[in-house]
Amino acid sequence: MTQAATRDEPNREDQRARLLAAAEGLVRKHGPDGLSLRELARACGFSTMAIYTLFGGKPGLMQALYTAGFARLHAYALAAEHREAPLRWMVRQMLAYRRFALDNTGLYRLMFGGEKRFAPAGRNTRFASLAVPVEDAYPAFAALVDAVGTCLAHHHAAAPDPSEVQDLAFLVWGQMHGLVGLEIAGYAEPVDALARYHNAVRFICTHCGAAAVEVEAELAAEA
Amino acid sequence: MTQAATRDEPNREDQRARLLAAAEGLVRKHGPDGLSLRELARACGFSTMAIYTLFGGKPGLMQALYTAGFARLHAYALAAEHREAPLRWMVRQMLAYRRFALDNTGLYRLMFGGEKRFAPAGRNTRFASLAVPVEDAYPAFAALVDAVGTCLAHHHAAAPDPSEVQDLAFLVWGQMHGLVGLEIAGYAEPVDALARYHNAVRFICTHCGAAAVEVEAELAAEA
DNA sequence: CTCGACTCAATAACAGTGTTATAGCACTGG
DNA sequence: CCAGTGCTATAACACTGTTATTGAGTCGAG
Repeated sequence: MTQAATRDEPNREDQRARLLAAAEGLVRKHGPDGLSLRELARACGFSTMAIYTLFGGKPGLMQALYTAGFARLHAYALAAEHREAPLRWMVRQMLAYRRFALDNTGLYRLMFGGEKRFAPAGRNTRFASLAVPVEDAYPAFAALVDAVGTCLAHHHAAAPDPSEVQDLAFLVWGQMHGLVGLEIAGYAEPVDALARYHNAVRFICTHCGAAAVEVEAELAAEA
Repeated sequence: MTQAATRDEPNREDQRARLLAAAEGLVRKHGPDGLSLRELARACGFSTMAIYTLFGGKPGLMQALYTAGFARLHAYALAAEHREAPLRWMVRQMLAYRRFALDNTGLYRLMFGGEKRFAPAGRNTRFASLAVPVEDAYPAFAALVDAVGTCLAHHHAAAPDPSEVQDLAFLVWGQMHGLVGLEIAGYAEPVDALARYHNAVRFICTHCGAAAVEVEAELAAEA
C-alpha cells in the first residue's frame, strides 16, 4: 500500500512550515532568484534532500511560496475590509496593497516577477500538480472587486454593471501594481512614491463618485 | 602609457554590438535570469573572457542591456510623437509603451524587474562606473511628460502647473506599467489585456479633458 | 629590424548552484 | 524478530559566474 509508512503527519507539516518560513526570509534578503536550496537546508538543519521530498524540488518550493504570498495578500485585503463605510474601505484596500508589497518585497517580486509559474524541471511525478495556478490570485482580486463594487454602488444611484465593476477593479489593480512595482524597482524615492500613491487613491476614488474632501479626510485618517 | 595598445577601436565596438544583440536574443528566449555567459560566448564564437574584457562581467553586460532597453523605449516614444494632434499623441504614446513591452518582454523584465541595478561582484576596477543609473529611464519619461503636458494644455484653457503634469505623467506611467506587468506575468489573456489597456487609455484621456467620442475615434484609428 | 612591454583572449581551475543516483537509517506491519 | 518501505544523507554530475595563468599577438622605442 502507498499508505504504508506515512510516519507522523504533523511533523511533516511542521517541517514544511519551517522550511517555508526560512525560505521566505532568504527571499526577503537575497531576492527571489537568490534563494539557494543548500543555504536554506543549512539554515534549517536539514539536508538538501528534505526539500525534494517535501516540495519536489525548487519549483515546488517556489510554488508554495507563491500560494502563501497570495494567501497573505488576501489576509491584508480582509483586514482592510470596512463594509459600513465603502469609501474608507476602498482607501484602506488600496493602502493595504502597497503596505503588503513593501512589507513583503521578496514575495511580491516572486508573485509578479513573471517567472513561468515554476514548472518542475525533473521527471518527478509526485509533484506534477504544479505549474498553472493563476487562480491563487483570485481571492485577493475578488476582495478588490468587492470593495470597488460597493464603493461604486454607494456613490451612484443605480447599481453598477458587474462587468463594469470588474473592468474598473482590474484598472485599479493595474494602477496599484504599477506604482508599487516602480517603487520597488527603484524608480521613485519612498516619500515621492507615497505621495504619488495617494494621488492615485484620490484619482480613483473621485472617479468612483466620492467627494474630494471626503477622500482627503479618509487619507488623513489612515496616515 | 595606458594608451599603449588600444588596437582597432571599431572592431571592439562591433564585438560589443554583436554580443549585445545575441544577449538580447537569449534574454528574449530564456528570460533575464536565464542568460548564460558561456552560452552567449558560444553563440558568438568568442570565449567567455571576451565578455569580461568588453563588459567587465555579467553585471556590466546586464547594465549595457538595461541602457540599450531604455534607448529603444525612448525610440518607441519618439516614433509615437504627434505634436499637431495632442490627443492622438497621447493615445499613440500609451499604445507604444505596451507594444514595446510586448515586443521586448525580456528587456522589459530586465529593466523593471527590480534587480539591484547590476552592481559588479568582483574587484574589477575598470568597470566601477556601473550601478546607479536610474537616469537612463529619464528620456523616455520626459517624452511621456511632454505628451501629457501638451495634451492637458490643449484641452484646458489655462496652462497646467508643471509639477501637476509631472504627477499625472507618473500616474500614467504607473497605470501602463501595471497593466503591462500583469499581462506579461500571465494575469490576463492577451485579448482581455488589450481591452483593459484601451479602458485605461479612455480613462486617462477623458481625465485630461478629451471628449469620449474623440478618444474612441483615435483608438479606432490606431487599431 | 629587434626587442621589451603591454593588452587581450583562451584554457583550466575554483566555488557555487539544482538535480539525481546510491547507499544507509528508522520505522511500521506481519 | 524480521522483511519491507519511506526518508534522508553522501557523493556525483552538469551547469553557472568568476578568477588565475598561460600564450599569442601588437605596438612603440632604440
